[in-house]
Amino acid sequence: MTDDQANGAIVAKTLADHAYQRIRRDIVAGKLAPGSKLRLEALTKRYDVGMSPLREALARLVGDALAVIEGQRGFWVAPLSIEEFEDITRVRGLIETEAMQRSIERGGPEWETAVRKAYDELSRLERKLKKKGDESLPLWEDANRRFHEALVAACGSPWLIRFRCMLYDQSERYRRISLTRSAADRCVHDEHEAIVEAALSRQVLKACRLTELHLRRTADVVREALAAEDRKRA
Amino acid sequence: MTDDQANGAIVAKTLADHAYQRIRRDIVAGKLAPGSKLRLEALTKRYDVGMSPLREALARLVGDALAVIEGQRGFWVAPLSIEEFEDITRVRGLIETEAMQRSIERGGPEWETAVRKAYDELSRLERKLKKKGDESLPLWEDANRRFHEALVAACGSPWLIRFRCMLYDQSERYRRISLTRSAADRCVHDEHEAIVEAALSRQVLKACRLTELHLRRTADVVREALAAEDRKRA
DNA sequence: TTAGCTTAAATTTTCGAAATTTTAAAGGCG
DNA sequence: CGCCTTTAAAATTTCGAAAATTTAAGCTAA
Repeated sequence: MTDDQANGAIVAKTLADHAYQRIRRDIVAGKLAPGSKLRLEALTKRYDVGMSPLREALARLVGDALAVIEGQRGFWVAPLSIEEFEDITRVRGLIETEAMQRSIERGGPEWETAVRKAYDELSRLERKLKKKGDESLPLWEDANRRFHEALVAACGSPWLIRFRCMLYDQSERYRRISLTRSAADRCVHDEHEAIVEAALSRQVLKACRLTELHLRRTADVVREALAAEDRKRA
Repeated sequence: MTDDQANGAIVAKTLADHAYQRIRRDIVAGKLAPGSKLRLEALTKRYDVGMSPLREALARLVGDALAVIEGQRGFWVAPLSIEEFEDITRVRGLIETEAMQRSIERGGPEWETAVRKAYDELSRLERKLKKKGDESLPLWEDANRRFHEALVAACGSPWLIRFRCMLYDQSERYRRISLTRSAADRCVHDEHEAIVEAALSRQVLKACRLTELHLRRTADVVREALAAEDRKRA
């Protein structure tokens, strides 16, 4: 479970693995539209694999709740909805804070080092993002993920980590379709800094509160963007 | 999500679906030994399906954390360990109590009715189990699952329900290998009764405490059985 | 003996096409 | 005109075997 997803090898040894990782990335990034049909023949061409490994990859994604399957009718990209986003956010608060608490209580010096390192890397990319612009957004996304992973890495619970990762992926889908970059524009850096400080000084309650606040703030932005989209469509 | 597992159709429309459900049941029930290799050719015969639907079914199980895959080396039944069991139990406590709380706060009359019905059915099967013996154990397992599902069904959070279901399945694996029937022998009925009473009288805290106690008691029995097994092996 | 190498067997993985089912279109009728 | 049935096209699902990889066995040499 050292990978950034709940299961699956770090390096793809089979075509099915490879397809799984690529399709997964594309769903999370929103390149495959939420709710859209996954036509098998089209995908075999797009990802350059045969039917068998493709279906295997999609079946794994069903288990990850990133795709849905209906017998004899095929696969779809898992749809998004405001209601589900609210649910994800609430449950994520529960999981993240529990993991954060345990991580703070159990984390040793290696944990501290890793958190600082992830934070520094994230800060570096935020400065870069300000200068260069959106082209380095994927790198920021990656660093942001690693930063939040590092914070809870010492919680000692593979199942908390697994659930947290699933919810993070789901949240990222909403973030990515509702805002291309405003996430980084926000005072997100300050929020991260505050969390790091609280965590490293072992202030459990403060770190958890700040984490919840961080989630709520992000949720607010997404919610607003989703609502705006709805208004535009009507 | 009306099914008893997180994803997948209620009725199997394809061979892959069918194989998925059957293999899943066998893993949860311990008929496929934890950690054992899943040889594809053997499985195609045992479940009477071809390679393609079989691999698809196994891929789904990987997503459910009931099987693991290693590139070019195949599939295994997910292994069990005492450490993981402790982890599952702790996280399950977190999820179950959160779901229980919300369910009590939001549950309407239909919820109450469903809980009572599930409880009555479970009680009926417990009496039957005392008389007839182990042959009706699978039925009891089923009723027990439905009972605990009914309790949290009104929580209003698909994701909580999904996670809860995953952890319940995982726990069941441990229960089933470590005790064939002592679970029902225990004063488990009284514990269930107490939970139902607390839940239906909307005593959130009490219901949660009792749920945690219930989990802890079950965990104690499993832990002891696992330890005994270890001693015997050494 | 044991470690390393070679070869054979077993197993997993993948392909390409046939079989099945769903979806869309066309035709007929009240 | 709308609705039901029939027919054709499209898409999914499954099979059977070839290709690739791992595992086990046999053999040689230090």
